[in-house]
Amino acid sequence: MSKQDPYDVCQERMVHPESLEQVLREMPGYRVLGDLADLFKALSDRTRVHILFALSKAELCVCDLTEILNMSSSAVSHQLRVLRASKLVTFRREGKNVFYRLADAHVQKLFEQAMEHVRE
Amino acid sequence: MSKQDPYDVCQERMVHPESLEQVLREMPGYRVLGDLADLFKALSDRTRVHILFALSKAELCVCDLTEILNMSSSAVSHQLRVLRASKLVTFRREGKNVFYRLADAHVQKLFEQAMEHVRE
DNA sequence: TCTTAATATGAACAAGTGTTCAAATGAACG
DNA sequence: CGTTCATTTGAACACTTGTTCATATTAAGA
Repeated sequence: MSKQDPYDVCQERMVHPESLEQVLREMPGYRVLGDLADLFKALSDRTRVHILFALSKAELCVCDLTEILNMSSSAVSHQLRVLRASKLVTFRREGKNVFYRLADAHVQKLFEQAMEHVRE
Repeated sequence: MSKQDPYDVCQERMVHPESLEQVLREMPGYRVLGDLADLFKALSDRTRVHILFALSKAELCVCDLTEILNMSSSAVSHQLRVLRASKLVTFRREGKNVFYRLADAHVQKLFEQAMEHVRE
């Protein structure tokens, strides 16, 4: 009988048809899933994680970050660009310096959850 | 005088020396930062976000996922491998089927925080 | 044991990413 | 203005990543 069913690509799916419907009904759209992946992608590099951790402690200029990270200002700037694009950081100019800080508190909570997962 | 200072690569750093020290003192180690980045990297793909969202609603076998995602079982399996490696999902075998589910509740909370950031 | 279904794995390739180097802004100051 | 310093940007390159295709596994039935 499962042979006649239009959903018979996989036998096992027949075991939870109601589950599948619920999953599909409550699934965010393609766009939202992509936005989420892009957010995580911005967080998926050690250098950027390092930068965000530093900024979670204090507002810092690029040259402060170059010393903390021990990297070229060019490399740091490229990564800050990524973080800016994901709205994870904001900045203000003060003379020749540009000071960066976390955009909002969500980022910090995100890190706390991630930390809890890493510890185990 | 800042010219004689050993920390004079950047003038501005002198403005918050105490901040810098605090940042460096409270910074997690290289290993932890890498682990965090790796965790986010596992979440940084739309297909994997899609899978995790589905699994957050119900325990599902690979063939269920192939239909939800409309992808080949090979592609799905490759991504599940990544999620397994990051301990984001666990699985149990039942006959010919392998059922996957979220490894713990942290993942769900992580997504909630991420969702809040995406909405703005 | 032979077949079939579900899942996993390996190789290969295109597409994407992070760093470096060189060059370009932008702002202060003589 | 011209110089200097902090930061940004663009091009180039090595390296990584996600998919596809073909080939294993693994389990259930005949």
